[in-house]
Amino acid sequence: MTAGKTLLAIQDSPLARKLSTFVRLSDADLSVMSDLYRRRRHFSIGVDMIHQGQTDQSAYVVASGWACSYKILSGGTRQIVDFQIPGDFLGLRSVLFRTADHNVEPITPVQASEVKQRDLLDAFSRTPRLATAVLWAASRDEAMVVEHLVDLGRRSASERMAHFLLELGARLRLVGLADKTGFACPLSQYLLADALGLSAVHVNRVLRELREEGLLTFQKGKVSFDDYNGLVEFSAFDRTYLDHEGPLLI
Amino acid sequence: MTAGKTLLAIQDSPLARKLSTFVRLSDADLSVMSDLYRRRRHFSIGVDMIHQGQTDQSAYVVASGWACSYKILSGGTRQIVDFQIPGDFLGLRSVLFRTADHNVEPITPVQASEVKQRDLLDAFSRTPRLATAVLWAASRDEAMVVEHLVDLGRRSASERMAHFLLELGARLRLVGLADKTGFACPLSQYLLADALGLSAVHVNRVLRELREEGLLTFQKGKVSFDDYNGLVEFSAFDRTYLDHEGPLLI
DNA sequence: ACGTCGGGCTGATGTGCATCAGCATCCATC
DNA sequence: GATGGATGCTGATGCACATCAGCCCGACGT
Repeated sequence: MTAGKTLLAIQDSPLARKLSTFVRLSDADLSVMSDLYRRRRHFSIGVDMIHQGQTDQSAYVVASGWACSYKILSGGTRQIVDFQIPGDFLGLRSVLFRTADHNVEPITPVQASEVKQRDLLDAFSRTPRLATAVLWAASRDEAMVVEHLVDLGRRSASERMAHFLLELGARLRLVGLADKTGFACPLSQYLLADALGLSAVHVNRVLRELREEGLLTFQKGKVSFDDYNGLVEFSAFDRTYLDHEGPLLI
Repeated sequence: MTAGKTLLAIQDSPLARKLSTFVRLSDADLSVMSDLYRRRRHFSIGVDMIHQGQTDQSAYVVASGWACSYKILSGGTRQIVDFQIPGDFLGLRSVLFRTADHNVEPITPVQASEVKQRDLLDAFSRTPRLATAVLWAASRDEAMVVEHLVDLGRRSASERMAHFLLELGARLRLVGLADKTGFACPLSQYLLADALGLSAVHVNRVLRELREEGLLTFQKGKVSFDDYNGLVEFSAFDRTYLDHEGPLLI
């Protein structure tokens, strides 16, 4: 493969696609990014990618597949904090702390690039622009966690569900895995329950309600937005924290 | 004031105290930090420091007083995402995004240093060590938001309350505003309700329960941990994400 | 062909919390 | 001393969830 072709391939990666909505990336930035993609790893369903309490973890950039980060509670229940889709970082926090404070587990088979602390800091010093872009991506992740927190704190079960699936759809669109009509979704109702702080039984009922209201259909691994505008209004979804109307040219 | 005295003063600031638990700061780092402290501002109760939807906001470092960041929902309710105490950053996300995605409001009168986007990026390029420290602080904030999310998703009202007050106590200890027996706390039961996703009525009952169990007392603006170990066990509080047993020497 | 296991789905029952209503106390202000 | 607003506190009632129990279906293994 020639250098030119490599750049093209990188440019097409989910991460580059996502960062490009924020910063216009130069060829130099892209070539530094391609270094981060060297160590490709594969993870199977059920094998933790990151394990709570372990030290010296790496971070990863997801190339394909879905994962979820979660915390286990004493009662045996768990709370899923976020789902990671292609283009997302994962475990960024566990490289800054001595020990990982959460688990990450693949939901589907996952291809991801391992990023060691040293790689990351080196890349930052070589192109500060990339550093800013990554900081932006981390802030965006935090904004999503905050929105998720609001879901759990102050929204009803059906508002939560609608808001959550809309957000997921918007994230997937940024990396070309969804359109306004819906997206393919490998999440079971149990996973949704652990993410939304509900019981699996109630998730089922809420999905039925939303379907009967003609708002959205989630069946056979496919989410369909039957009434997108209705959903946005119902859940008071405001996507300004996800996209920023074209790249900022720092 | 001489340069030496200035450094001493900075070294004693809540922010420096907090960052020092992570990175050993050199005199150079401290002097760059002192530049960030130039623009001191005062905020009164009830006047927003940061307002959702507004553009070109600054970030702040709290010197004294308490603030809270929150989101307003369509129903008129609100969800408090986090409280800011001395030494905390505030609005870091709103300098990276075009528009602020949340509000920040003082709870007590607040003294804070304004940090413009340019100041921050300049400081980072001058001492990468400080940049890492700030990135660490931001990650720690995110870890707290995650823990808060778990509170709302999977813990009962009284576990939430206990966990939340323990965390607040641990944070305040890092900046010398609390000890193991308790701390002065300006939060009303309404504020606690908005933070914990409960009604003010229920907050009152939960506090009574905890008091009657002999676990903690919150009265007249003072939180007392009557049985610290009991509380830790009851709420499964794990503080590893807050302190890291001595500074890392990157 | 047979179990079995994960996932979706449903009804009956229980409960943790919200909501509503009202009272008491402490301030600040006139 | 009167007045009104913020805050703490309490009882009664209702509802949005959880929990328990069970059935159905398709994908798998032996």
